[in-house]
Amino acid sequence: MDLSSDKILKLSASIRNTGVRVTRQRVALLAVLREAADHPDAEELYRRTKAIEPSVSIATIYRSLALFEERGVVHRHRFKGDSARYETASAEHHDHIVDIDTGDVLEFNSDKIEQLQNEIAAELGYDVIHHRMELYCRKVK
Amino acid sequence: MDLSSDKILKLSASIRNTGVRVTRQRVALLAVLREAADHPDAEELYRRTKAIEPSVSIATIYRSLALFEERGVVHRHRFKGDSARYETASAEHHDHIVDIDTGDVLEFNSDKIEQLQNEIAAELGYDVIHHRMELYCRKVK
DNA sequence: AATGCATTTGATAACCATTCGCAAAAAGAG
DNA sequence: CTCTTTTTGCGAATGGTTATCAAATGCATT
Repeated sequence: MDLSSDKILKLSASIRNTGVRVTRQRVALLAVLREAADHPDAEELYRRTKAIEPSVSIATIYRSLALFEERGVVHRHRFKGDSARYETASAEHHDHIVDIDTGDVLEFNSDKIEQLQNEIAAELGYDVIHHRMELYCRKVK
Repeated sequence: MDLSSDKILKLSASIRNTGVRVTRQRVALLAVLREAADHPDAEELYRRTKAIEPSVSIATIYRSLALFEERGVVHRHRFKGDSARYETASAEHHDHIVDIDTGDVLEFNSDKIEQLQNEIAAELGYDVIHHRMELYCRKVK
């Protein structure tokens, strides 16, 4: 991955906007997260970040991920069995389809389902603050 | 908890039906699970089981839970942050509402939502094998 | 550019839920 | 009761994640 000074500026601004200091490690990690199309775990993010910022440590990866999650910059998922996996927070909420055989993750969202969730919760006297929905699937043959 | 010989017989039959040996530890754990209205974690199940079968160890709790889960007798859940929590498998599948403030867990199910889930997966070329849905909620004031 | 203080980092130890290894105990078939 | 296999308890090991702490860095202020 190439980090042009232009990209670095944008990433730095994002980080500074969350109210924390801008460090080379955080810039590199955020760059990796923004570029990731999959949902990598901490170890994988460590590997990728190390490729562009060799000084980074696994501890900093975890600390920064926790930080980013607190600030709503990334989302942490705990799919079956595995360790936690991360993705950058996008504007629209979405849920996940996990391919049981390959571990691949697709995203989807359904206003209809969320509508129904709200109705169900309301009937029981609750407001839905957030939810988690994962469909564990297998390719149709 | 009292374990009448009648109850023991029924529990033993359930266990034997899954194709494993009947042991005092497994009977006691299953009794605890059947009686639990909440969704206890392994440590709590250990405590409760120990009360009626003092010889049981935490390792056996974990081993038996894994066994029961394999055989479909219990379900394991991993709600936010916490360690895994367990419940006996009931005939009908259900999903969960987790009270953010108290940790309480309610159950619900919605055929409509499951119908929609199947449609969404099908559109992407997948069959839903199983799913997980949790609504993290707060009581309406 | 140099100063000073708070924040952040790397390295490594600690943590904690869960699993493993193994010798001893118990289950179940004959 | 005996034999074989499974299961158990104990304690050590594991693996993902977090905590500790001195050294390094960010950055606001000169």
